[in-house]
Amino acid sequence: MARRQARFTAQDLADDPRWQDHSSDLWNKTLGDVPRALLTSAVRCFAANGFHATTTRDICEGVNLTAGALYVHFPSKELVLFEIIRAGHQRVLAYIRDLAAPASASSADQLRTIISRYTEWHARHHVAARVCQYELAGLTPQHYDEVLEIRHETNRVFRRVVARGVADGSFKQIDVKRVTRAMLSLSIDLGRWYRLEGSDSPEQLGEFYADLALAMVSHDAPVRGAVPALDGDAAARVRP
Amino acid sequence: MARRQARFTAQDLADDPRWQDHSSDLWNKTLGDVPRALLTSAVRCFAANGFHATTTRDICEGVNLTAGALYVHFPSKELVLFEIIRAGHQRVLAYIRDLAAPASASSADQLRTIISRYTEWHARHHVAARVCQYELAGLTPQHYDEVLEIRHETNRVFRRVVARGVADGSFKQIDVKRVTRAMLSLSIDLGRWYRLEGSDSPEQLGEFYADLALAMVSHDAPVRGAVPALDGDAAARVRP
DNA sequence: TGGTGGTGACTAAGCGCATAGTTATTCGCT
DNA sequence: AGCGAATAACTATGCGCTTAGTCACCACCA
Repeated sequence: MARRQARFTAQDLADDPRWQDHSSDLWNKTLGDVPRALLTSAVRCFAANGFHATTTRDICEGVNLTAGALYVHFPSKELVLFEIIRAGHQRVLAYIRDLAAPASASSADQLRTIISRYTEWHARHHVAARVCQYELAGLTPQHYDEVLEIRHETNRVFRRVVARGVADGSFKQIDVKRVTRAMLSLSIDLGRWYRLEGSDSPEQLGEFYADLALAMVSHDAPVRGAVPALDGDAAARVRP
Repeated sequence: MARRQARFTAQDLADDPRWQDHSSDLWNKTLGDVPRALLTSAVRCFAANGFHATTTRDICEGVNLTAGALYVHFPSKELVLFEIIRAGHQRVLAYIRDLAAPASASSADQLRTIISRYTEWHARHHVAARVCQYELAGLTPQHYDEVLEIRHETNRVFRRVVARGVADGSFKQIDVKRVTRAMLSLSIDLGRWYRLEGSDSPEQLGEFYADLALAMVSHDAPVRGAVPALDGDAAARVRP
């Protein structure tokens, strides 16, 4: 009837290489061992079955606790989700912000670095990344807004790097907004299909996507009338 | 308690431009008007709130029917989901298969055509596409496998087009598997963010992504040791 | 040393509500 | 009249969260 047919139990997931990643080092260090273990179990359940198909029992089962134990450490299931998504978003932002800092590097090197590292991060933490990208609908409106703010800031960082290269002539006269969106799209989509056990290591994929990013900013947009170099909209958003 | 806090009701969604698309012309023509209207309502609910956060009442409310009416036309909620996902996958496959057929066209033109149309399709049907890509976990294992088969066939079509260009010298000696995956990644990810009301029309986006695809197969992979032209794995999968 | 009280983590049991699906009945069309 | 479509009322079950109580551990003091 109302059974949520979660196809994978926490026990299954713990051993499944498909859902292995490095998300356990994302959690706030001030948290105790048990809450962090709960987050690690939860992120796997949410990634595999979705937020709504995951029960509080599933999460606790993953760390050999019973249902009520979750509420010793978290006030609600939604807050477990929020903690995961907030942590994920803040970590990536801090990570790439540090990388984008050295203005001394060439625009191409800067783009290569930021794209490869952003990609690596999403590959290495693909289970958490999946939850961060595809389970936003489980958040309350307030929490959702909070996360959205971080996402916008992340976008701004990338757009600034691309716009710099266009401005100083390192890149072609591409559409900054569109091209940046495509680059991010590639990395974000990793959460949908990437597995650590596969044939691509996070580093290899990072290099590969950085190459693609460079190709995107180096090719001449075929003259087909369309694709203005920097339309008003995009220009308005660069360096806000 | 067990409230699934579906944030948007069917009534909200019907008017929201955010969830407007052309998915209503996907359904099997042999179905009656009511079942097709139910699918259209369901696809919006699933896309906005997720399969598990959507109640059968939500779906029916969207076409001004009461709860039980759904079971006059479909045996279960899961089958509604399956019908949507199956229809979506079959339509795209049939669509691009027709396009990839004319072997007379140049490899570049063939790639341009197939990528731009695939992208357009995902933009035009982004609500259904979102369900097709992100709600697979709601399917029973049997239905899931059935869908997976169609997905594999779709991938094969694209890989064949890219491999042909590499073989006849139109494209650089790129890694067919990886590059193809990246191209599909871009289009698939549309379901996550695209809106018909936005500033990019499906056609514009199709052209733009086709340009990017061409850039991907035209750039020289920087000699950094890595990225073999056609590794054993990829070679084995092209033309199976 | 051993008794006492306090504390935080955990469990077992279950409450109340919501949900997918069922059924007996009615509606409306030809 | 007769038949398919729709409804209202219902069942069975699962869910998030609560509650009462247990247990291990520690501080304090005689």
